[in-house]
Amino acid sequence: MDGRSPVTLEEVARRAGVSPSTVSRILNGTARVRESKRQAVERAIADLGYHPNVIARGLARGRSMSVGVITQDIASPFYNETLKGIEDSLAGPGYAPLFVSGHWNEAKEAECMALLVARRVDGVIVLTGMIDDATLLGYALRLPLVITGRNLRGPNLVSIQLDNEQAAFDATWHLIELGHTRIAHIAGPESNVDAQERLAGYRRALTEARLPVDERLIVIGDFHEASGLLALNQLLETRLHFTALFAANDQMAYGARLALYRKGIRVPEDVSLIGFDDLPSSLYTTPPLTTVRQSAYDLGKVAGEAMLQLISGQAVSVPALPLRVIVRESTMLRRG
Amino acid sequence: MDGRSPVTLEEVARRAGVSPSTVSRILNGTARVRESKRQAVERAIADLGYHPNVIARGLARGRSMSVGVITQDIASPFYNETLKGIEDSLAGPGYAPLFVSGHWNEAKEAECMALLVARRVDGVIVLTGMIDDATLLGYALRLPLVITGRNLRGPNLVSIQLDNEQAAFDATWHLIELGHTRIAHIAGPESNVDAQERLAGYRRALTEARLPVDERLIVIGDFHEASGLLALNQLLETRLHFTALFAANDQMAYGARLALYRKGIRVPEDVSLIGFDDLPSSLYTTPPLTTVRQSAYDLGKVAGEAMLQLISGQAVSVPALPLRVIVRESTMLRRG
DNA sequence: GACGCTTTTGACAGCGATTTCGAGCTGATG
DNA sequence: CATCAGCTCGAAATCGCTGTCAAAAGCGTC
Repeated sequence: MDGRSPVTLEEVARRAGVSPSTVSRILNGTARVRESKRQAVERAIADLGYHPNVIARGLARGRSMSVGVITQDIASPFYNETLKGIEDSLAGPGYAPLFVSGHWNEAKEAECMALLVARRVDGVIVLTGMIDDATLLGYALRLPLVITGRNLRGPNLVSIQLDNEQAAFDATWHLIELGHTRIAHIAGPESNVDAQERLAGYRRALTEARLPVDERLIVIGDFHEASGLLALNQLLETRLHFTALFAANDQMAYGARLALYRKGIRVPEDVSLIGFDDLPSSLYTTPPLTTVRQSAYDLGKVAGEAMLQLISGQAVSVPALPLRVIVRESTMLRRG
Repeated sequence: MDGRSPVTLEEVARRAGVSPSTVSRILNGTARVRESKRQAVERAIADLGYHPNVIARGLARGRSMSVGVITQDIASPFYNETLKGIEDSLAGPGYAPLFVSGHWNEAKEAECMALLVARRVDGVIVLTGMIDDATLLGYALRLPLVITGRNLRGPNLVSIQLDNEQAAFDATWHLIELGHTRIAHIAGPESNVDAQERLAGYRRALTEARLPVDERLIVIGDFHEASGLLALNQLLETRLHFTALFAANDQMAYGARLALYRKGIRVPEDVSLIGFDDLPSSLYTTPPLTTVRQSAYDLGKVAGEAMLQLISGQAVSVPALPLRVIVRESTMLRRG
């Protein structure tokens, strides 16, 4: 069944007694073929255990049937869900994703892009990259681009964005509704658009509730756990009073939660904690984390589908991605 | 700088006033070339912003410069570290990984394999697959294979394994040294080799310490958080006494930890908890989890390197992967 | 049975590289 | 000055498949 060296289309043709073109036509459904020949070819394919060479096909057609995905950290719990979504949506039509990580580094990201271009991917999905908009628009001239977390419009380019600002507003509002008035915020890197929007939402919620925004209660992290821990310690050192904390992502919330644990500050009794992302593991922290669900998986799925539409030249329609607060056990009514 | 349509080798040749062959030779360092021409070509490459077409090269050389990676779940926190390791080790020599997930499903895995073969990957790395050994050996006849978590030897195949049994022994022993005598175990699926070995190590430690092995203290999970939670509840229902718990992986330990939290059982004061894997987030659970570090990243790196050696026909040398207990705060001396 | 149309089919030219083969140069040797 | 070995470098075949084009085959009609 499994031949030693790869079977080629030509061998199939010979065995079926037809020309290579005919085999190709049958494989791709490009044209009508007499039923008898179709069967002969199909039998030959089965007998020989033939699998078309995707490389050769890619070369001939000028399409590689693969799309590049630039992620910041292939090992990040958030992006992995997204990658899975991308993989699933692409698999159907026979496309395969090529994942590369940019490591939050603009130069590295450019390298990745070059790598993908060299591999002649049919499109690139960029998950919140650091590349500047202009460069990105330049790339879009040459291949379809789908990008998340950025507000860009252009031909051959679709950007998928979530309403981070509103979601952050909702998260903060949830705390306010619970009676909290002194709410701290651990923000993401200032250069990050998502982080900016979340911070803005936090601010707006306080303002709309006529609560003062105390800048000293805003600490900046880098979206990793360690920075959440650090941020919380910084916050504690100021000796400012606060009864609730909104972290710009779950990973930083984890870090903050550990810092609180270390100090003997209870969650949620002493401090209510809310995160952002709803990572799978947030369901299993102690206590389970209240957070904003942004379905990373759906994000990937939508990105993949948009890419397919872009490639096939269809009009792209990006469905709205719901974003909502998932109340679990790390937040509670303010005491006293 | 960025031409509209891709620059080809031929255009470079024309611009540099040499033949395509020469350009190719310079690109690959295949043969000596007069210095003056080399410079002319290099300038032409720079001027045109030429990037070799990896697809075409793959066709011509019969190598695709990519290696397939079959993982069970692209979104699993453990495997992602591994994927990163693989990516890093492959990147140097210009290879790119192609990730596909088998979803713990043998049929799906076979499909993935077919996909990879069709894409003419130069080798496949299988991260603890479900495919049976015989099939695997069959594949190894056609392309280099690196597989983890299995004990197979063969030409064109290297299997990388960790001493799970010993590590599980060490983990259990750590608990015994702390004075625990009633130690429960949440095992992984019975069909999984890693799970079997860890269970064996647990048994051996108890036996060597002359402690009875109480089968009722062994509950089986599926390596996911939810099953850890379930397992612990089952354990609690038996009303059997235990002061320590060894979970076959960190994810199940997280689930168990939550179940304990729900029942008001403190970790580590009432029950010491130890996991296995040392996922990045284990550093941030409350309390930080004592666990067995198996560097998923290194595993990937080693797998990638072994693959490169296999491809280039070198003798493969697989360095030993250290596995050791990382003591953090979820285990403590047995009280009273 | 010839004629005009439509459907099938095969030959062949690419796609963008690599690689083999041998021609042209160079310099050294007799 | 002729001869030969050693370098460089170009022409052309090749990798496996697609897609165009025109020939061949099939079919209905008169």
